[in-house]
Amino acid sequence: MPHVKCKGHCYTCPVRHQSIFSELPEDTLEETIKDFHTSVLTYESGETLFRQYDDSSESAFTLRKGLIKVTKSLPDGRTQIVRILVAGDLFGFDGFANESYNNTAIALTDCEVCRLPMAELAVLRKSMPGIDQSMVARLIKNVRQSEDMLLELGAKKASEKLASFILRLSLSDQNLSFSVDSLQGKPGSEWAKLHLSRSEIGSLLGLTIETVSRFFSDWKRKGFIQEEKGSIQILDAEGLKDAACTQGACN
Amino acid sequence: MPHVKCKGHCYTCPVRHQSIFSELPEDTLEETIKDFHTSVLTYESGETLFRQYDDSSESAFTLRKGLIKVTKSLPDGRTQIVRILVAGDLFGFDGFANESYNNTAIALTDCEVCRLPMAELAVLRKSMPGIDQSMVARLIKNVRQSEDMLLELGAKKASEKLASFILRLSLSDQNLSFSVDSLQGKPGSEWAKLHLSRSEIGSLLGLTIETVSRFFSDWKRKGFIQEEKGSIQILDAEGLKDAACTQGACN
DNA sequence: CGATCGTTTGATTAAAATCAATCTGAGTGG
DNA sequence: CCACTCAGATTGATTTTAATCAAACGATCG
Repeated sequence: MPHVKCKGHCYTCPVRHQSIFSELPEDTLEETIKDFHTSVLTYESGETLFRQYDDSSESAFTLRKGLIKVTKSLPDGRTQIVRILVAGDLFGFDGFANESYNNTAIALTDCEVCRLPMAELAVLRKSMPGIDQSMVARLIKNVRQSEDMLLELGAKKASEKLASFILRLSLSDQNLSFSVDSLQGKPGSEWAKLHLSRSEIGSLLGLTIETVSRFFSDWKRKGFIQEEKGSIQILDAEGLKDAACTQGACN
Repeated sequence: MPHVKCKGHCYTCPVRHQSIFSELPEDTLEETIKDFHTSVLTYESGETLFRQYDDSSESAFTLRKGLIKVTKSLPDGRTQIVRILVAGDLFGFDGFANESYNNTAIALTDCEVCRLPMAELAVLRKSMPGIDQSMVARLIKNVRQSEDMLLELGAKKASEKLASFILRLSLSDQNLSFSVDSLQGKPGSEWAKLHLSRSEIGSLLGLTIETVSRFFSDWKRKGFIQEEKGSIQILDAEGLKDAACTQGACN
């Protein structure tokens, strides 16, 4: 059950400058939304914010704190994680094109989100041109990320998927990290310690828990990686690449 | 080699009303772009419009006629088709966020595109608010489609991927079709007869030609589908689903 | 007619899923 | 504090799935 914390205020918003509203003059924005039905909601780790199909998409959300996984599932339960949301991300805006959510959002950590009715977001988009512009920028990044992921899922072998994944996380300035250096210090990141289970890693890469576990165990034995309290460190990136990837497949 | 046909004019554009410029008042648009460096280019089937990485993304394109596949590849040549473009689609706009193209665009049929320098599209976006709005709408649709595809690639078995694929095409009003009913009659669709080779279907679904061929042969023998001059018809959708899909996986 | 390209089909191998035990560690309650 | 439980994770054995290797087929083209 989400807990309503309060009505949201832009000037106190921790992720204001990472959101799609970042470019807008603060006073104008605050003035415009003063009669809007925004609210700040909190969810506990594991809670579902909305589900594909069965909810009608009447609200969009901005993530203030925490991490959220966005998934899609087949009727028999097989699930694919399609994206992981970090502070500042806008999500649940399917309502623009379709009445129901196209995916499911589940809190990976305790979360705080700002909810905004779709209709009111639509008004904002009309009245403040900058919003569409930042949405375009974000959506393009989104599309690019999805395309990259399609290549991961469609063209790579299990070991390559896994190696790319942990390498990407360990580098990543703009991406997620197990140890989340990239998020450290940024507003809204206090609760953002990413910890994915084997099952979630599998669900992200289209693999089973066993396959994930086997490769990780193997790489630990070989000294390429190490893991402590759920956080993976890469000890020998070159060795890992040599062992897991055909030339260039993991860069 | 692309052939420059002429400078583009919006009022003669066959896909004007399917493009991101559809909502704009015609005269204003034409007036605004009159000094722009638009040009209409033609490409033959098989030609590459741009390649991931090695081109700097200085132009965006609108597809006027024909079909284009957008792909991503690994260094060793393994290739994933990430999207198929139809008349009216805007593409190659990676320049907004990044200097180089994130993917490769290859003509599936003879094509006609309208090329617009990124810098000028940026001007348009600033001066005509509606453009960002239609871009948002399209990009959302794009994201949704990519998410769907991630589920296909990450969670489904070969037979399910293939069955979903041909079922989707055969229904599809808004999607692509082998026989392309959905496009028939729409402006710009004259050259839009989709014919994908086994290898391209494989590259779209993350399978090999042999696997594609085997399932299709099997389904022909069983009378679920038939194929004539490259166009697949579904004879028994229920039978196909029963044979190829776990409950609900192919709807 | 031979050459070529895409497809089909078969045989074999490799990869990953599945099935089945165990193991581990973090709570829980006696 | 010590069993006990439970959810993940690991490991092994086995099966299934799809890739790979290999050959042949069929249409099209110069």
